Amino acid sequence: MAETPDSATETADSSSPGHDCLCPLGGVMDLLSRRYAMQLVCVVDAIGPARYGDIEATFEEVSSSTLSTRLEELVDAGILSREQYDEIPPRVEYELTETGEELGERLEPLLRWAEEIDETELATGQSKER
Amino acid sequence: MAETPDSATETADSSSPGHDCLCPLGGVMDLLSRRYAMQLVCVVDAIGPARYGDIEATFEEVSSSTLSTRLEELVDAGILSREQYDEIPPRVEYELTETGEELGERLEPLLRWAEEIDETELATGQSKER
DNA sequence: TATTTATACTGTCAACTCCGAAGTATTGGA
DNA sequence: TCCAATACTTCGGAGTTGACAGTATAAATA
Repeated sequence: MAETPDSATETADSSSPGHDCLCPLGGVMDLLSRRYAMQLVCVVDAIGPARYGDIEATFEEVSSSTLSTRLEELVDAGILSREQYDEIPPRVEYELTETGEELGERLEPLLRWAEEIDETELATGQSKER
Repeated sequence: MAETPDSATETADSSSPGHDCLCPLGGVMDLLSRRYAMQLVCVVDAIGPARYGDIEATFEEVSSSTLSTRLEELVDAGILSREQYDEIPPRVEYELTETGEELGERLEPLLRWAEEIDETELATGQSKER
């Protein structure tokens, strides 16, 4: 990181979009940039095969509609799997796919760090709410 | 990961409200959950002390108003520093703070992985645009 | 002198996306 | 008949984003 910035006349990058810049603007990151998405992956990772109600209970702050949307997106993206049992009352279980577990591994350090930061920030009194 | 959740019995360190769940819903993650935020941290990490124009050029997709907002948020959060030189034409340089670099370290694996995933997804033809 | 250029934004407004409260469907039990 | 339980939808308002235009400054240019 922190490459020499004087590369105004830098070596022929604009010719090809074969950017070595690791900043994907496309699919997965856009998905994960939505509210609660990363945390959602994280809880499913934590509590394993989880029913809708379990997840909802864990995320008191999130409305069911938003939760529903996020779950669907994550399933569509191949990060979560959804297993439906035809019972009454209905039962549905969400679980990480293999891809989802890969993601979880990358997410965990980030979330842990964030938790830490939030605590120290709260301690020093700096608050910035959304 | 998928730790056994019974790690609650560990060292009883935090007197804080219970949750050993590593899914912070507060400040930093909320900030990073906004569109382009993570990628923004990433480019500043990549190109070092960066001027507004440089960043804007890198993110063609982002409007200047949004970029401006994100930068401000990240500066307020202590992730980026902003150095203003009183020259004409004006010059402003953004750089990662120490905290920002910590974040960058956690972000890099995620973004790399995302890039990879997007490529294979594109290859298999599954698309989900925002 | 007047105009252009360069930079880093800010303002405005319309479009888009997100969010939460309340409602839906199903069937067994009181 | 009414209620409970589960996993969602629906709807209208709130919040976010983007396109475009404008601001400030002084040196360079016509």
